[in-house]
Amino acid sequence: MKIATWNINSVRHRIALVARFLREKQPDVLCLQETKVENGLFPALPFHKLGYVHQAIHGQKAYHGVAVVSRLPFRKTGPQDFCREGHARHMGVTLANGVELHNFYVPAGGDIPDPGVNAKFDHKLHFLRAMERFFAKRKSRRDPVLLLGDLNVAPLESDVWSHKQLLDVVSHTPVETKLFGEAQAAFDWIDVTRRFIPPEEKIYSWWSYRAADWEASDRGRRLDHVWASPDLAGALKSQTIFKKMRGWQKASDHVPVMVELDI
DNA sequence: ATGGTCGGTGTCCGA
Repeated sequence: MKIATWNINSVRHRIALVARFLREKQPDVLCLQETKVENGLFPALPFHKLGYVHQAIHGQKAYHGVAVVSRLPFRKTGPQDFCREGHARHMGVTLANGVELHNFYVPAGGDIPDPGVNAKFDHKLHFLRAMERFFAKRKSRRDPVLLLGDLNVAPLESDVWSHKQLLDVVSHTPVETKLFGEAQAAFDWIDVTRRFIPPEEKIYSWWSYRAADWEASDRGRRLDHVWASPDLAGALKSQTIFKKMRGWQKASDHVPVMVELDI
């Protein structure tokens, strides 16, 4: 089974790109973030035509929005949403094979890393704590669970182009990486990318639109993650971050991350 | 040191 996550930055604007990705890489399930579309206007048909007939969408007008499109049927959809502010930032589904997926779009958090003066940063910290609590509460249940999405935190030094220069930049500040680590520990989540790539090795999933040449400067961050519950450890076969797709015409600033499981 | 670019409820907001 192959499951991918991608912050697509408008699913309508990038529908041709996502179709190409699905045709070339053939994931069974794709979790999208930043769809930027309300449910009634979600482009269901192109996904349907490509075989992704099972769709769990949770969007809103213009901002945020998550969706799960799948070739495998759902046993259940929901729960939905963690967000204090009522944004569409989470969608849960359980696949027919029993694997539970949680698709997340964690708030970016604005520019100033001070919750006292920046409400968006305060919201981000609150959201990370809520994620921790949600899974800590059900730690005794040992079913196969995957948490995927744009978590908007680059936790390790090797997840950013310059650890020193980003210590006071939202996404890599100590308060965020600490909460991120606590959320990860609360459910004994496995960081699937780092299961396959050693922590010394730099790897990114996002490159800013503002760079004159994203590839030459390579000032990236690893903001997109796949976490697996401990009982899935033996089933993990591979992970891929599709860096090349950052160079496609009309690219998103994020590239997809895909994991392969033997289930 | 600064400002750089995207997409959408477009002449601002959020990223």
